[in-house]
Amino acid sequence: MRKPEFAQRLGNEFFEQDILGLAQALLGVTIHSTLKNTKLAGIIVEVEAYMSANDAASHSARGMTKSNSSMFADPGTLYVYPIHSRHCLNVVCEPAGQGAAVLVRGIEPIIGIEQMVRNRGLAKMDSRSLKTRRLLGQGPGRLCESLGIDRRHDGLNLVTDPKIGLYRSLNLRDWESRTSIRIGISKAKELQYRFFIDGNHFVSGLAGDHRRGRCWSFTDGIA
DNA sequence: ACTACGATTACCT
DNA sequence: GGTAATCGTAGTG
Repeated sequence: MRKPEFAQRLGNEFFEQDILGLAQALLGVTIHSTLKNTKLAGIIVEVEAYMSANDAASHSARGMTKSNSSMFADPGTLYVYPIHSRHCLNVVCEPAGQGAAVLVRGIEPIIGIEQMVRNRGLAKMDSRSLKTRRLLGQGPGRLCESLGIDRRHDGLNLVTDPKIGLYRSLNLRDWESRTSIRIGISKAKELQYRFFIDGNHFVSGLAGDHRRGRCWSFTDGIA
């Protein structure tokens, strides 16, 4: 397999699809950020959809507030929300203006791993080990910290912002996606709005762990 | 001003 | 497997 490349930036048309379609389309997409003057990138491997209506678990379920307003902004807006002293990043999508967004829960780190290690305070660990790399990309709070994303970046436009955006990934190996209920919520538990790349090392939660021993990375076999 | 509550994580057995 | 830490929000008085 050739080394992954990330040339084509995703434009407005990508974000203007319905939320469940966008959630699945985000799998395998590369997120780039240069928020601290260092290029960082990772491949999205796990997401969850949060609806604009009929979804009690969504931050938009009880309408717009001071802190969730960017969730009601245009498709392609970045929504960053603080929870348990961490941050989670979401991609706003259709239906526009109604509070639909996709939470990114796992990325496979690709570029800038040394900086990600510093961002997470893991400098004394071996940055090449799988264990360390999983601590960078596995989980919504961890990946935000690795990418240097926090509340200051809430509301940025992923289509036009010069420092952060989404790119089509080239030369990725084939994979299969799977669906499950969402993780860590107490309401609307039954909805199957979690999507992940089957068997990827950087998927969080039980459905990823149960494949222990048979997991793989996009960069397997690449120096 | 006070309280309850997480779209989490680290660390424990 | 389980649980404590932790703090910004939002609801209430």
